[in-house]
Amino acid sequence: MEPAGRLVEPAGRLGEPAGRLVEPAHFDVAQVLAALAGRARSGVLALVLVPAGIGLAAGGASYALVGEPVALVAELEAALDPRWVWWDARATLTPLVAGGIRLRACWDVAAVHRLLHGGRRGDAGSAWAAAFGLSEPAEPSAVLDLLDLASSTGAGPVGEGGQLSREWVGPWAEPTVGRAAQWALLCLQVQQRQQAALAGLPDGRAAPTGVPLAVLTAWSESGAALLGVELAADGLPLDRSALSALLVELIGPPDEESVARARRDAAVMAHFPDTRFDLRNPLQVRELLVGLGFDVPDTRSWRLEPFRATSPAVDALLRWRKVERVATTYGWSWLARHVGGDDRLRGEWVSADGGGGRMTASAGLHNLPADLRVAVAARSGWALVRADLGQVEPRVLAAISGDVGLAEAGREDDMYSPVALALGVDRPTAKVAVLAAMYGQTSGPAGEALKRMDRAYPVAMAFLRAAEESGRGRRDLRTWGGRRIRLDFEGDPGGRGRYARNATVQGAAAELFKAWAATVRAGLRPLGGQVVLCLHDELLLHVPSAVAGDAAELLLTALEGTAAWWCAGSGVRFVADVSVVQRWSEAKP
DNA sequence: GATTTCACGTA
DNA sequence: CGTACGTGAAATCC
Repeated sequence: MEPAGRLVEPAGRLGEPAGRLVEPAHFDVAQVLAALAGRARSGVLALVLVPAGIGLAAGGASYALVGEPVALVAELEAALDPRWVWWDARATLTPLVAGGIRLRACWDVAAVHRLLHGGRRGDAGSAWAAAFGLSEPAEPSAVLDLLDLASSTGAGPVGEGGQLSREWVGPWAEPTVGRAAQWALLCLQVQQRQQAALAGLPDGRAAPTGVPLAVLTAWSESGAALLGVELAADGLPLDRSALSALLVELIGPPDEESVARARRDAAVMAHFPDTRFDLRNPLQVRELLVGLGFDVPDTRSWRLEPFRATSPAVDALLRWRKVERVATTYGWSWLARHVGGDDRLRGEWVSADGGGGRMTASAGLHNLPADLRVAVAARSGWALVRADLGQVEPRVLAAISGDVGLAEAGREDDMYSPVALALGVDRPTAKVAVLAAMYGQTSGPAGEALKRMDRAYPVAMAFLRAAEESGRGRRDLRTWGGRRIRLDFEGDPGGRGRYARNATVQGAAAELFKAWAATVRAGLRPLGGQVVLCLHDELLLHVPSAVAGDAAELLLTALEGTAAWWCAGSGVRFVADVSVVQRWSEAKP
């Protein structure tokens, strides 16, 4: 074997997109560890996986390691404990998580790219272009097309105009470890530019920790991307027999579904003798209701709700709708598709979606009907530990707007009580007024209370109005943590204004939540537990029963620790309700 | 066959 | 005329 001790420096200096990169020599783990000793320990280390090994980059040098990727990464994690830098968590981390690896920290270039620039795209070409101030390239295609060939120079990864070569990075590219090493170096260049851009953003906190808030946000957004891959792999533990029993009761056994469906339909049709219509056709249902004297514009349940007390037919229809929802969306086929043989419900996770940057999940993980929560259960010898943030959005508003009065209310366990006092209204009215302000409601019963909000909390209200004006005027916003909210889309100004008003608060709340979740994930490792569900303001943990108390404690200390850097000096307190249960349904709603 | 509308579940 | 999301059935548009 050739002595492979020479570190290969890129021909182009870091930060220059058009540099020609030299194919690196191959290294072994010991050589890499020796080279990185002191430099990459708890520092950043870029990683690209290929079937034959891994590519690494740190400090301007790249390394190509041949071997089993899972074993190589595990060894490096143990020795260096780095912050892994990768293009995209799902692509890079999924095989590692499947191999049983749990990494401590990462920098997800795709997640940070969306944080900095907004939009949905997170592909390497888009992140690269944004990092170097180039125009956004066309979307990558699944098959090699003329555009890909045109962008290729045949030589290296950086093509004409400084853009990443589509041919070079595409799925058809030859996945050698040499290429992986070069691609890792490009990834590292993007990471460095992203970090510099984040550090340049305004930081609204009164007492910074030394690391800019936007960089901390990048860490926790990356942590959420990492957690999303683990959530997809681990799944939500279910009690299959409890779920089956519930489904049999509601929609009948799997081999008699059509019988049960006909029976349900007949129960409603009996209220409409001598009438032929399709229960599942809203237009026909509306016609029928109009015929009965209910002049409704549509047949949504909240609109029909007022009539169910006086009309048995409406009542039957609404009850039918509820069961029909379970039958169509959460029935036997849903169970077969999304629940594994290990009784885990699995879906795909997106760590920051939409304008608000909330986490989203498929497979019904985020809209499981409350009736089915009894089937979400810890396995024997384990417990579920549930925590939800109390009044998180008004507290976030108090913190990010800098409204001293509202922040003072945010010191209380129940912040609506002092708000009610300040407004001179009862608590339910105060709650409606605060929510109406954040969501952009302008009319209705909250109208008078909103005027009082203006007098009592002028800074918070001005903050919300400024966000609304930005939305109306199509001026992009940034959340507290630095997430860009794009407001350049079409639509009526009023709608865009409400969207912007809400996105600043909801987006900041999502950032706080993810920072909390990432901290809890880290603290959970020595306890041997897992985060199994993230639900906007709620965390569900699955832990060995013996450490359930420790996990409950962790949820609270992690929240305190997170709030301390997230809104230092604001005086706002964040509170969580924590309970240890066997079934999700046992936790109070 | 792909896209839109209606409806409803969660926060 | 409060916001966000995912999902499915039917209607609608090619």
